[in-house]
Amino acid sequence: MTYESKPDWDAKDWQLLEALQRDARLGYAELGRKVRLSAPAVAERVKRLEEAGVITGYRAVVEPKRLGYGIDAMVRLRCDGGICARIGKIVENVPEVLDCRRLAGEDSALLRVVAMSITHLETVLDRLLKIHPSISTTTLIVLQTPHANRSITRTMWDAARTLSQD
Amino acid sequence: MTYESKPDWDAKDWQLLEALQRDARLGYAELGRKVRLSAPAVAERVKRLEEAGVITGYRAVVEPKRLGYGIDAMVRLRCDGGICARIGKIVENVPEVLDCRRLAGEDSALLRVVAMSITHLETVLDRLLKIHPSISTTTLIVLQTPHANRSITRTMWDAARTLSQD
DNA sequence: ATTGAAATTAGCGATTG
DNA sequence: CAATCGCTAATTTCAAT
Repeated sequence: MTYESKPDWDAKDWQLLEALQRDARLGYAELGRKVRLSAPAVAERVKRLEEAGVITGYRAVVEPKRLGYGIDAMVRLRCDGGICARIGKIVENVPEVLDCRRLAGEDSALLRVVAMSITHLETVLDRLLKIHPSISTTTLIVLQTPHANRSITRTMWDAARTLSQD
Repeated sequence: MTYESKPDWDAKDWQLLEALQRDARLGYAELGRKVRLSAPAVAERVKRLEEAGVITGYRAVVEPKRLGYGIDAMVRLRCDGGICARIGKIVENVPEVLDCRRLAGEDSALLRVVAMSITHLETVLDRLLKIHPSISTTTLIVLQTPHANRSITRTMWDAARTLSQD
């Protein structure tokens, strides 16, 4: 959580960022073509984005349904403070939990869970409930996902900037 | 939504899938080294995973906080059926909505929203509410994200398979 | 297995503060 | 003058046929 010295990204940095959010496997040469920069210059900029923690990694996007995970659910979870604080570590042992966020408010955490069937989902929920007696859950079945992990863009950033008036 | 003919992925396919979920920028040669396969063989397997819809893309993972988006929130949204059905298209015009899932149950949808400040979050919520009078929201502030987009792994798949007994 | 392209390193030149 | 940035060139590695 330390401050970086370079909070300003120019138009080409944003172009690279957007291109890599769209397709993380683009090579430096091709990126350079899009952005009108040589491959080494692109590599340099991308490295700076990585080192500044703006880009934290590159991931293949996998469709769970195609692997047999027909169920996608969001699980609202309530529990006592002591357990809450450890929920991140605890759910590491439950691989069907793909996301885990701790929340302010009534719900302590919100999980995204995938399962191969309702029966499977049931066993995952049982496993979560058995972690501690203070835990209770509310399960919301995802019917469809119109948007997942949309890109952060420069135009979006600009609009927010002008909103904040500075 | 059509069925593919090849529901069986072997150990090497899984290794490739896991490697690419960890680092989508690995080249075929390096993947081949990890998996003990030639580069062309790797390329073919990856292409098959893509064509089967198991891998749907490759994305750079961006940390919104590093771009000034200090607020991360989950927004539960309720609305009438007619609007609900269109919610995916509607929130396309609200770039701060990074995820949008339609749900079964009381809440019609669950959004993930990023914002640069509480004021900014307020304007985003106002924008959502102005879409239609029937819309109401509940906003949950994310305090931390212990896990985001965890990988789907072969050991996880195996365990689920044995659970389902077939 | 071969051929063309891409990544990487190093060194140089231009621009800026 | 120092620092930053991007380019070319040359070697090695990779991708694709």
